[in-house]
Amino acid sequence: MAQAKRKVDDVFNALGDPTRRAIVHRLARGPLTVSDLAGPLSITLTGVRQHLHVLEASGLVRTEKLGRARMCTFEPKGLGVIESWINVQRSLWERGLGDLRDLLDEDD
Amino acid sequence: MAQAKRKVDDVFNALGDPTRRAIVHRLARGPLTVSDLAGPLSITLTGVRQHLHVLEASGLVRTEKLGRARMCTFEPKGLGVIESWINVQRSLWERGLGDLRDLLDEDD
DNA sequence: TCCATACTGAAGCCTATACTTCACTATATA
DNA sequence: TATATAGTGAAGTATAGGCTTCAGTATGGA
Repeated sequence: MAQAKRKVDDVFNALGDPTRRAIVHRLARGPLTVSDLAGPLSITLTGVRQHLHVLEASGLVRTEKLGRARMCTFEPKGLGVIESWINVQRSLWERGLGDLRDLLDEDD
Repeated sequence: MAQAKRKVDDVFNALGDPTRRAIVHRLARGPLTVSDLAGPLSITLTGVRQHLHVLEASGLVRTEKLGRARMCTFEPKGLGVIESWINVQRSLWERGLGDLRDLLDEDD
């Protein structure tokens, strides 16, 4: 549970940054190296690497070293974490609406 | 389109902060005033108000002044923005897997 | 009318973090 | 082997933003 909460923190934190969202968006089209990612972003390799650390920790991206390059792969499962958070908030809200309906019914 | 992108930025930015996620979570159970929200968070009213500004701008929360109190209401529609972002990334990824499958088929 | 409550706005503080530079290692290629 | 390519790690900078204080305004209740 506390474990799950930390995951939610990590994923929202990871996607809270626009550069990291751009990285995820590009990786969703297919795996890329660190240099591939750095090009259009106009930030240094080191900068990209730092973002990748955050994305890896969140489970949204997996990377592996291939020769002298590092290949970065999108991990769609990682998105499930925030999807379920969303569903929790929604169902809490719906339940509230249900309670309200009950209350109105009592007035009949 | 650029409009939509700004919305995505706003919502992810809003939910990127753990305190704001806690606020949304409490509001999902039902509307609360600024003071109600401040209590358990152990931050000042001013602090809460600042978070509320961000949440209002993102469309996740609506507020209205009732007498001397400000009532804050969760706006579940706001979550749709990131839900569709998620779906875009997923379908891009699926399409990539499809292309890969086509490539393997050619080998037959 | 007087006092407490609920909030607001401006201003400043202070930490987290996005980003850089630089010196370095490891791998590929001519 | 020599050179270029790809990435790494440590360290520093600089800005954004989360939070506070404080001095207000507006509303509600005794």
